[in-house]
Amino acid sequence: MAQNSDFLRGHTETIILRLLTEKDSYGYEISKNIVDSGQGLVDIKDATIYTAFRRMENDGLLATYWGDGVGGARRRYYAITEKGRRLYAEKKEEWTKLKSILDYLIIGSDKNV
Amino acid sequence: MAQNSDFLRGHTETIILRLLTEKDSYGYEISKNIVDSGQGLVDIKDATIYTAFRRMENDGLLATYWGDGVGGARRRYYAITEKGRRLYAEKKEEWTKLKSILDYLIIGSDKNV
DNA sequence: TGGAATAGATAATGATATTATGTATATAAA
DNA sequence: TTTATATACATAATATCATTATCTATTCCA
Repeated sequence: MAQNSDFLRGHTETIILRLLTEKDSYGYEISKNIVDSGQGLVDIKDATIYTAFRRMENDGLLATYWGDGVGGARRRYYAITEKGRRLYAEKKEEWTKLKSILDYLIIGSDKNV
Repeated sequence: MAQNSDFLRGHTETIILRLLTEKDSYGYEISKNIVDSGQGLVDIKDATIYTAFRRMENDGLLATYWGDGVGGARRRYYAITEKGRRLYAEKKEEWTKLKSILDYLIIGSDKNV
């Protein structure tokens, strides 16, 4: 198992949503994007992205359309929906709150972060 | 299902370890402790604590002994081991790193945290 | 022609948090 | 004395979601 798989739980969708707020994208690109930003600590697998996509599409967070396959196989593009944007805003809020609580619970009283 | 169960994934053990670095404790107390600090956002269930205890004891992170049951049933106390302390130190480090990466991935370029 | 990079898909597996339920003790209220 | 409540531990069953392992397909380049 990858090192920090559990830490990503519940954040995967939020991260995908955020990337899609900037522009429509497709699985492979998003996967690379995350790994590149992850500095070796965060490493979401392709398969995880695709299963997340399907889940999120079923939930109405994403809309999809086929694009062209420039330099490779066909691309399935994903766009964030209004519902997706609202959820992203909520999750973003939640993260900032949760972060301070976890800071307290994990680091403790000596807040020399 | 509870709201933020996924956010806690991978942090539960770290939180328990941290509380045990301060003093030996038992399931019920730890459970209450976490919920009280959780501000309604973090809510680790009793059963989660107990299953984590057993896992961590098997991993040699905790040692256990029976205490007295003052005002209730008997208490099983847990103490953190050296191995547990080392793991806690690692996890604490990991959290601070992960936090900044997730900040970038979730909040994005507009770092108005 | 064959390998590498790109791109998508899914079944099976695994880890862990939750739900549901059960046991047991002590104290205070009725 | 019965009952409710708080304390305390335990575990089987379930759910969720990330990973592993595979598979298919296309394009470019050597």
